[in-house]
Amino acid sequence: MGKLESNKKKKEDALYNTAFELFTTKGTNKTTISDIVEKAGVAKGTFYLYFKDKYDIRNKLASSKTQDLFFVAYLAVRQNQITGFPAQLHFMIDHILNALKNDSQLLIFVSKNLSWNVFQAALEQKMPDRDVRFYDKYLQLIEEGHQAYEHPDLLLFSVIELASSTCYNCILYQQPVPLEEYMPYLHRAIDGILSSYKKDSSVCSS
Amino acid sequence: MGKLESNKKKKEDALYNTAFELFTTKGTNKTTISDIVEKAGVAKGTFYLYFKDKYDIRNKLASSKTQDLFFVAYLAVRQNQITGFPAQLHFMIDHILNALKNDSQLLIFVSKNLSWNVFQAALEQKMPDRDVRFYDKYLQLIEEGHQAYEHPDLLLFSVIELASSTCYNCILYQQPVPLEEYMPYLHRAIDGILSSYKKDSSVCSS
Amino acid sequence: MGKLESNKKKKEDALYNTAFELFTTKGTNKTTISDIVEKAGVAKGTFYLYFKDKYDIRNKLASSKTQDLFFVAYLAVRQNQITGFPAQLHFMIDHILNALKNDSQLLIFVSKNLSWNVFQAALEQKMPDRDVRFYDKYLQLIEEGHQAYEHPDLLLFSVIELASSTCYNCILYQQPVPLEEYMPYLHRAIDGILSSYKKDSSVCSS
Amino acid sequence: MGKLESNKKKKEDALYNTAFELFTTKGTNKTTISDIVEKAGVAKGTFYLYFKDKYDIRNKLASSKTQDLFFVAYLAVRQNQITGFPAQLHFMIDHILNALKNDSQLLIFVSKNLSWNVFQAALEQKMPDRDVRFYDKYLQLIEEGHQAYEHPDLLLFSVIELASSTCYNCILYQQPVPLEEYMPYLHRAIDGILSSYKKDSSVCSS
DNA sequence: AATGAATGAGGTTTCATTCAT
DNA sequence: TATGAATGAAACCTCATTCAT
Repeated sequence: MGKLESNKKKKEDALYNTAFELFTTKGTNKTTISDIVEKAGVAKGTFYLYFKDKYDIRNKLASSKTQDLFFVAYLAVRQNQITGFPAQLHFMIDHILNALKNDSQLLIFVSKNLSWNVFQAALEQKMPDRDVRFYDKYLQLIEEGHQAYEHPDLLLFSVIELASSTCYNCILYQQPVPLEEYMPYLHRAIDGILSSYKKDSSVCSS
Repeated sequence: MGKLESNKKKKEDALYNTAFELFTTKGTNKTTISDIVEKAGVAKGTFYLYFKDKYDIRNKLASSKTQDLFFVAYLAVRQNQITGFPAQLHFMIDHILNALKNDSQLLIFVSKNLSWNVFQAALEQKMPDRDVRFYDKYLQLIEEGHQAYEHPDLLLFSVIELASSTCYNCILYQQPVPLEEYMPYLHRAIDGILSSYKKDSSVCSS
Repeated sequence: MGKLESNKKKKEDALYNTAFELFTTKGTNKTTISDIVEKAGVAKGTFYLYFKDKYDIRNKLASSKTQDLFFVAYLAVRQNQITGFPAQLHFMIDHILNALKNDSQLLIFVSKNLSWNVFQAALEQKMPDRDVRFYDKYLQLIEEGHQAYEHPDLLLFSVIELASSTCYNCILYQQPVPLEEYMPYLHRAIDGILSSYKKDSSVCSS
Repeated sequence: MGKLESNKKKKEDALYNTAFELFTTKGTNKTTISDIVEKAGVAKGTFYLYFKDKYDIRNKLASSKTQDLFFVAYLAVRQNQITGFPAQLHFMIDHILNALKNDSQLLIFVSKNLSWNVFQAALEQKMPDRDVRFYDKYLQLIEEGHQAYEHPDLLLFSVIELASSTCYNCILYQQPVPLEEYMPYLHRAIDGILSSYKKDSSVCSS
């Protein structure tokens, strides 16, 4: 990578990092583009070389932060050699929720900005610097198991959405209960969803 | 009520109604005070006679819309002569979700703006025009039953939050499943929460 | 007129006058809205209470300045008791060209901005503060004469356009000849146009 | 011409062509240098190797387009073996107006940008690729005739300016009349101008 | 209580120009 | 020559808020 190119990357990264910090600190509404560029140490025009407007960088950040959460969870599954798709899914959920529990700014940012569109983009785009799509890895996990599922995309979304929306209050406000107390109920619900997405394999019951 | 006083009320109501319509239509962010007063047909200065700023009317609206939902649900319980607190609670949840299902603008508005603070205010303030507090009615329902509960406030919040957050996607995106399919799971979860808030009455287990 | 209303009018007028001065001095392109409001001594926002953007005030000015030229010429016809439509038209042309000759800034401004659309608007709108339409007065002049003309609107436009476009260089650059030398040729051309618009009145001559 | 040199020429030409297209399509004001270089497929910096700014290329284009019009008209005079200076001049005018009639974008561009300065430059500079000056050819035509004229430069300008300014509306708006109807009047006016520039050769009247 | 013209800080966005590569 | 990322001044425009009426 040439000097010029790496310098370019550095500017873009500075914008990403600064924007994320300000969005989580002051909120997206109260963060101005002037704030971002000033703190990032680049000129105002530079912002517009990389992003259309504030919401563009916001969406890209939400998407990338979501990707990160998922990919790191996936790597943990592999590193801990968890086997069997349901167990792997439960493990990833725990992993993600744990990460969010320890970073409530991230939780707020991701929750408030995770619309269905952004979420889909996050799963189906190639991860920057990694050349892998989380979604491919996820399908691979299912294939490695013995059980087939319908609509693996919807299955995944349902589980994640259920988990994140119910845990938002548990983590931030300890309401209705602290996260720890809620977890067992969550995992039971996840099992329920998993069953409902199972493909009728030959013989047996649902 | 004098003519002048009713005229005053009319202005305030016009502001409330118009603001709600614009907030749900264009979003709170993109709605300006100019938009509101213009559409409401009052002068700009008038807005500031009733509200501090945009977020003031937003919060008051969220609170009042939430109150309405709850109070109407409560009235329905009485009209249908439902007996027994758990049954009454389930009935109210169904009633509220049904209302939200048929008014997704309201769902979005209430969900995006229902912070814990606003929620509390909604329950503990006197309802305009009615001179009743929903929360008193709610406590009364519990007392009429035979079972005592700890933290009736948290119990209520937990149930509502669980319901609204999980149903947000069901209603708006039919994800992970349409509302109808999700309802049985929801009601089972509510039963679980109810149990966990039961006060140790004499005999039984925790 | 109330104090408030007259004050309002004063601001708008200040904007008009300042804008005209800057447009004619620096050119429309190089005049910014900041320039205008600063020189006019009003706040930036005030500009947008009265005008959409720079081109809005430019068009309104071009239109109003054109109206003025025409109306003053018309008044001169009446004051000098000129009779007969052709003579009246020639007189007005002379009057207008004379005015432009002595105010080349106005000549430049009007010429560069007098598009067909703006021109039409100028003639058919009521004059501010006067409650008269120049165009009505013009039609009245024709009716008072004995000769009918087809398309009096086009007739008027043709004459004016011919005069202003050919005289632009005469006045500004003395090219191809100074205005004085050109005037006889111009009046001859105007007579030609007049003939070509005459309505065939029963019998007679061309 | 070397490959490198021809490549250089290609860039400059691309800039010229693109700029002309954009100027006539969107107007000079709304065309940015970014627009030009992007559409021309060259880098931004490259623009500044050839032109000082937007108005530089605008003027050069106006000049060169004017040159083209005149030179092509001159060639047509030669090809059609028109003899006698007045006839040659009328022929060239017709030729130019005809060209403009069929390319109203060009008409607008040339009219709006043909200031006296640019015009002079157009006539007195060597034509690119041709190594001839139109103005020399024009003087040659006069010399070949029997009649001498004062200020042949002003004569030429006067005729052209008269023609282009009066015909602008005829062509673009068919106002006051379509070009065809106006042409006879124009040619009579040109004859008048010609007379007024004649040098007193011995005997006759002015 | 009601008005709405005026404000002007503060945001967004553009774009001509430079300069290291 | 050619590039195009970076710049930042300078334009545009919005809108919450005030205040004289």
